[in-house]
Amino acid sequence: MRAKEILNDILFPALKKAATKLSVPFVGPLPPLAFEIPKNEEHGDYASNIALIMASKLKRPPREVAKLILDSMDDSSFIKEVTIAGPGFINFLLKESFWFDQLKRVHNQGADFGKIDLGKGANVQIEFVSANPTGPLHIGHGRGAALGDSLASILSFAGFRVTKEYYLNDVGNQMMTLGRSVLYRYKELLQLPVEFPDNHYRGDYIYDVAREAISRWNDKYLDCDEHEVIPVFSQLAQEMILAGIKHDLDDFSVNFDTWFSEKKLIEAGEVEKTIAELKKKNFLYEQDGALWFAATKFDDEKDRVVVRSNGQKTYFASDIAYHKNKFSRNFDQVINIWGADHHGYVPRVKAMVKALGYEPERLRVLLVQLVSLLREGKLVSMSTRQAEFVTLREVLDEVGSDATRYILLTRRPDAPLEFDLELAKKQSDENPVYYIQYAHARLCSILRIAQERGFDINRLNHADPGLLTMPEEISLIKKISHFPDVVEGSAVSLEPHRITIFLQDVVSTFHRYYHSGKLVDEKRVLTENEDLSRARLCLVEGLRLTIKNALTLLGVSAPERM
RNA sequence: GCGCCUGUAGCUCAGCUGGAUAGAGCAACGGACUUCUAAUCCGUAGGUCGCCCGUUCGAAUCGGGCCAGGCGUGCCA
Repeated sequence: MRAKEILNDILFPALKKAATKLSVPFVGPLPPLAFEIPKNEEHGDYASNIALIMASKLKRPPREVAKLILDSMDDSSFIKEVTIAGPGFINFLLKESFWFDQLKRVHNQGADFGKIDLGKGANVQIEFVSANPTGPLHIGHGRGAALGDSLASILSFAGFRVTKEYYLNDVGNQMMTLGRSVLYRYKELLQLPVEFPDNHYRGDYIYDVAREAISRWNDKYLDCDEHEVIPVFSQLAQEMILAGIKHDLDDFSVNFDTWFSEKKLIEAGEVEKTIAELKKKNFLYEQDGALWFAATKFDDEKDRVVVRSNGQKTYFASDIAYHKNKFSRNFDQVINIWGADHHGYVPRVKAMVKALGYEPERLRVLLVQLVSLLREGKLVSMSTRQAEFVTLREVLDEVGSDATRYILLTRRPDAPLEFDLELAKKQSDENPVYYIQYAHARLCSILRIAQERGFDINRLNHADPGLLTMPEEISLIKKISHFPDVVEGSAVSLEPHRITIFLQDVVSTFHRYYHSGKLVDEKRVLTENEDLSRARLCLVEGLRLTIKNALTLLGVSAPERM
């Protein structure tokens, strides 16, 4: 059992007892219990503010309420001390034996340590990246990729059944523009005079596609009608670009369960069908020759076009069908990760979900703020069409996948992020990620040497953790025991960066502990005392497992040597 | 104009959904390796939590109003 669950079982009955004991009639539900881990260790392992919250309702001073609750509390074999402190906090100090059991739990669970059953098997879909196949991924896509992939890992760890999906916008105007861009480069490479239009894709990768076209078909398409060539070139470009995207994602340790094609959605007639459904529900109307969705009925600020007056369907039309499709696949929760520049799109999608008859809460849209990339202290503008962007590939080659993921995941998604290429490169051996990885390598090193000295490192859970008496050791056990709580918080708030904060904290405590052993022999993990060494190795392995599991959730490797 | 996001140390950012004395990394300065990895550790310095009201036992956190920056505000995607 986790500490919070135990405390809940102790405090809740006491609270009920205290409430009935009071002469002042108290009606209404008891406030939900919350335990916080005090910043100051003198305030115990956990603190509850319940007395402070109840005080005003009961019209009694907080400390008096706290006293009453404390007096109603049953004895517990887990608790060392309960005190009332400050304005009326109830502080709990748990017995060392409890924490020692927690350490054993880490060993017993191994790679599963940190798993919780928050999701209870509910189906969640996360759709992310979904970049148009019109050019390579840039660093902004990388942020969405790292976030989505890590979130998926965290949610699976938290007991959800997760599906990762990439929505492919493989039809529409931009695909024609792509094909035409290739055509211009094709002609150019075949020595025809061309003037490349402004609003087309100028990146070098278009030349690659054009070259491929030449090697496949030579000048066969030179005299063809544009309407004939463009789809062919567009198709080729898409295939090549998509292959590149998949390759980049692969090197970034990001993979998807499903790739969902907009084109197939349309070909299956789902867009038509969904439009018909909304029409039947009277949420669509015609005006100025176009077909409109009455989004304002569902709190959007204006109505939105679904079919343009020229007969073409909008991107939004596909999106309605796509979301309908998502919910028809029985996902309890659908999470969309979008760039913040799409935030204006959220209300209309929520509106459409409501119109389709689904609870809008089942859709959560995560907006990840833009990444501003600095090169030599100067802002690099990001435009796919102008080809002024730094690709994810370049960043991966220069900085590496681990460091890139870690940097992108350390920040809250809704805060803009500054990614300084030179800094990330220059600091590559001072980078925060190495601080974490180094700790893991150190721990592995200790275990390696222990093994050389004859310790059976596979049977460390038979050690006696009771021999661990250094405050740093107790503190480390407590910290790693909190990992499941961190996973929970991270899953509830959909914030992977909490894992990085946790790691930072645990690892710095470990480094300090380790270092104390360099100064005083008795504080080394491997000492003359074999039983003590075994106990410390037990802690070391517990730490290693925790760090490894946490890094895995982030998609960052845990090297055994550095 | 309206909407969303952001504003915390010189810089980059945390701050556990309202708690007790606001933290970390980098940069600066001064120290620590004969030992399980110095990619580490210890110390010094650095703050009007953008500003003003409000809510209450208690606010960086919640609400309102300003100020500043970013993004959005298409029958584009």
